[in-house]
Amino acid sequence: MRDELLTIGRFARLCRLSVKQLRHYDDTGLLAPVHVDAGSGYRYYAPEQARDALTIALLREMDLPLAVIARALAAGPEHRARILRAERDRLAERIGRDQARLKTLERLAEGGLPGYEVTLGREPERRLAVLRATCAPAGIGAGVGECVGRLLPALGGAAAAWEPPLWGLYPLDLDERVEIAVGAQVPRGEAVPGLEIVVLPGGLVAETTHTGPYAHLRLAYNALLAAVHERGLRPQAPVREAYLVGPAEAPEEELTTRLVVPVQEGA
Amino acid sequence: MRDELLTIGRFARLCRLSVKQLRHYDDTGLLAPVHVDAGSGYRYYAPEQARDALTIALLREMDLPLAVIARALAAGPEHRARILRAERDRLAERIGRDQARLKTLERLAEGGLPGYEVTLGREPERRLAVLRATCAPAGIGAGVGECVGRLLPALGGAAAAWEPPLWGLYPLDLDERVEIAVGAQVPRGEAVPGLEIVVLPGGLVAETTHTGPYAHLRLAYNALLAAVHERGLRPQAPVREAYLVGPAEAPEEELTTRLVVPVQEGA
DNA sequence: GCTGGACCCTCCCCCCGTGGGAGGGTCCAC
DNA sequence: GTGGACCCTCCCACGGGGGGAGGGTCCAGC
Repeated sequence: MRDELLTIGRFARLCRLSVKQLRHYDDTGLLAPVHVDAGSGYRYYAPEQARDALTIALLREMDLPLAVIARALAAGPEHRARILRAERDRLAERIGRDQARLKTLERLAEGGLPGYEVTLGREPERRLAVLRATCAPAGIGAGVGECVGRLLPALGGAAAAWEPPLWGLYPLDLDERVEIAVGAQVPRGEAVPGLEIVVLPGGLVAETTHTGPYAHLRLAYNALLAAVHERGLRPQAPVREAYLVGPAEAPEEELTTRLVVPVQEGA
Repeated sequence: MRDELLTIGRFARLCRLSVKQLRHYDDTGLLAPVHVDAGSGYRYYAPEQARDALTIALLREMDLPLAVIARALAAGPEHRARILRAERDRLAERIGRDQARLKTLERLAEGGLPGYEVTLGREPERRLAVLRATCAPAGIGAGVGECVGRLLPALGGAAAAWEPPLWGLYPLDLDERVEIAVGAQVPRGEAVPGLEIVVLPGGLVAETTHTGPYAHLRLAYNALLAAVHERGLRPQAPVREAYLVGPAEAPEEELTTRLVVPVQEGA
């Protein structure tokens, strides 16, 4: 090892990093030069530091946060592999989210923001036998699917006279934890073991129909709630979804969902 | 339209935005409340503003920048669709980049950072007939492909006695514009119409072999350059790549590339 | 030995979109 | 009138740098 030290500019060019970056990595302790001149403050790097610097450059190109890179550099091979796997999973998740966004954006670009016909009408009172669940906003799809999976046996097993379609009930605000309910309409007086009975009041509602994947439901909600507010009305929780054509009956693009938002009467 | 105005908190809950966000959108002019109380500074929103607010929330979830959202809101339907298509393309591009990153990260997580055997050796002088090109760092793959497409006819048409493999020459620093060259070795004295002759000096080199997609070449360069620097040697441009097994002969995972970095002799 | 130019230093502000919090005023129902 | 929910402004933080001001340092060439 020769003691031929490199100035920050030369080292930056060798490692494909910018001078600013190297100074930043020094400040944060990620990669400190082997020598700093006490008088001038000049940073001097040893050629052996190129391995770490190149690794940093590589991992930054993978968009890993500097904090993670610091841990990966400091860790042994096994721990490092674990860190990289975790980052890989994080990236895979992001790709999944982006792909869902891309689809929504496709639809927005094609159909434009409007395209939903919102109507005001009256709904009768409905008596539903439901299952409840609590989930994170991102996990609503999974939560509903799981509820339906448990709901159908309960309805079928009791030979209850339930009436399609299935309904979903949702709050207006999507908070940390979302309380959802899934169920089906049952005749007055009927009870289903293991299911809770919820009575949805009848009255004035705004509604629209969405055709397409559930991931695009927010587009319909967007139009529906906007129309409600534009008419000076107040939406009332819970919002109701009727799954007219569900995943069991048709491909994703043909799913049909009726969105019903009760609105405050009079006023 | 009734003049029932909403406070910022209520409006935020209706539109699924945070109070902080709404204030920020007011500050930046994206969405100003219809009324601001002169005395208290309280913001009051009209129910009709929910449409815009919901649209903002929707587009933010698609990760569109606020500036773009502002343009989309202000634009007519056609222009808006154009903006959304542009954003869709941007997102698609990002997904592509992320997928490439994911692959690299997979490989890193499996194989770890090392795994390349770097050797020092001597290369003979080589006389190449080459084509030159300039491309952006991200477009190197395309640039090389295009060069090869033009190179092979030139070599074949001249019935020149060229010798596989094909070689690629690259600078050490990847700047804005990268000057590359692609060619094949030809015997002394031979000239090929339309191609430039480059003589690569013989001498001490460091080298390694990479098997896998070209997108992962940086991993090999990482190891190779790190090893060079660790030995206290100075790499010399241009870096040379020999395409031992190319895309025409094998699937991506079996591509074999020999990386050769000349190093300064003596000291 | 001097000088010019390339290089280096620190410090501050900027990007983006949002959250957190301090410190203080306002609204409304009881 | 009072308590508590609500609202205000202002400042700081994040991450990973870029841009630039203002000033010091190094070294090759003369």
